[in-house]
Amino acid sequence: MKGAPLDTDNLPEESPAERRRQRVRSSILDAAERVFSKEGEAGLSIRRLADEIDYSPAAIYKYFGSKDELLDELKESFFERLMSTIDKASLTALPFEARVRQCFARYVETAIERPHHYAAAFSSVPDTSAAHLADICWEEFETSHKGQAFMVVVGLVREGQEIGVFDASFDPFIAAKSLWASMHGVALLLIHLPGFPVILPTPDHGLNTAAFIQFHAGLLFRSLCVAPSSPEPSGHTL
Amino acid sequence: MKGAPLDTDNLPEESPAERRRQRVRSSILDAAERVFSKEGEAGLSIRRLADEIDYSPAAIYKYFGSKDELLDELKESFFERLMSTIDKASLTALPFEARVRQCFARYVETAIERPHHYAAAFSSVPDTSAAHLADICWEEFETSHKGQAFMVVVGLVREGQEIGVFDASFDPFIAAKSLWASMHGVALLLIHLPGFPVILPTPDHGLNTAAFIQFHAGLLFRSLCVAPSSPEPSGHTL
DNA sequence: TGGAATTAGTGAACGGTGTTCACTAAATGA
DNA sequence: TCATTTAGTGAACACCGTTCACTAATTCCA
Repeated sequence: MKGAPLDTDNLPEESPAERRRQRVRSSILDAAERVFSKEGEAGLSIRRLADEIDYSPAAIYKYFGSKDELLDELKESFFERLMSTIDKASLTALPFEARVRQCFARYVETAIERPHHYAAAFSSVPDTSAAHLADICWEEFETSHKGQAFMVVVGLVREGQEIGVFDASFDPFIAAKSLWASMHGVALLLIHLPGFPVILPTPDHGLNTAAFIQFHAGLLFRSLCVAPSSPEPSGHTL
Repeated sequence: MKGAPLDTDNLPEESPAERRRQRVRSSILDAAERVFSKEGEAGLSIRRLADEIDYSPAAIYKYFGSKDELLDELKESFFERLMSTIDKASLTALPFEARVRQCFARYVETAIERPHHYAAAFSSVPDTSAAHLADICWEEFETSHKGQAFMVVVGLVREGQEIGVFDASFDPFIAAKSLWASMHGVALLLIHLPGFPVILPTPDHGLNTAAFIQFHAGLLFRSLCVAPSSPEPSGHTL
């Protein structure tokens, strides 16, 4: 299929036709990104997308097999950004604890920056019927962006154990899963319950979002330490 | 409106007509619950519901203002169960740490028992445009089931501080929010990523779901302690 | 350059969705 | 018994994702 010049594998200038095709494709994705960022899946319809780029609805199906396929691409590119964010944060020259906090904060901040993307990426509920324990293999997960981000966390746990601040008896993979779950929970609660860090009986109990993220990061860090460094994981009196 | 006998406020035997009405209403809710539990929002359509109870689609609108209203009722009654679950767990006669673990485990277990309900209850993404910091007040939250469950957690933190096992310098409300976020994250990751506790590079690193929940609960408990009781928060070597 | 073959793009349709509304028929209240 | 309220309906509206025969433009090759 398409036995064109098979040497140029992914060059930007393939052919005028191909470039035009990519331009239209991008314009679809751009429009989709624009709408989805603002209104989420509810506001994103093929017809509206077609309207926005002045094509007929059917045209979109020459570029994407289905709406889901298009959406997957949006989510995927978001997760790539999320991954690189946490990856970069883990490579800074900061001292260990600050680096961990940075990773945590960047992850959550990036997630709530595009709430629809993050929420949609964890929205499908697989049916619990069949025995699908085996159908998710490690290789598959490891190569995904989620998997890469997860490995960054594993690396941080290992590093903490090597320098003696984290308890060495934790399995770094299992500990990383706990950390990830915690980050995930904070991100989603911030997304779905606006004012979650603020909502408290007396106003002075409230924290702003950034402060709450830091508080939670401190708690998480503390939970892995051999002995809690300082009893106050920052900012819990403001 | 409806100036009927205004003394009998909520008695089960109101009138034959009223009872018939409630029966039909329940049959709608039952069918909805049945379908929703199995297939979630995707499988639940007004027309299918009408089909299932042998009425016309329009009939349902004599009982519920909209599909969302119907769905809200499903979610609400689920959250009532979830609330009572955690409430009961917090009132057992177990020693403190076991009680905390029990609350945590029951919450997550109940959540993943009905994954569609739990996930749907946290699915709306409010638009981040306006300044709606003030539109969520504490009273409103406190009287909701979420709020009640939250207060149980606050109570546990306070108890831990009073008996001296939790660091007293934590604000119990903020700490409870962190705990809640963590529980939430574990529940949702278990829902959306089947095999999440298992997925690891070598098979012997994996935990089953219950074991992972316990591990995470241990970590959380540890994070609030004045000093980590024991370096192994249970089951992390399996 | 001319003709064949591929491709981009379209309009109309299909089956689905939530919701409304004028309408009938039955139950209720006086 | 008769007026009034109510339960329930069928048809329609405006959307949705998707398909398909079709045209028009482009590309390829002789």
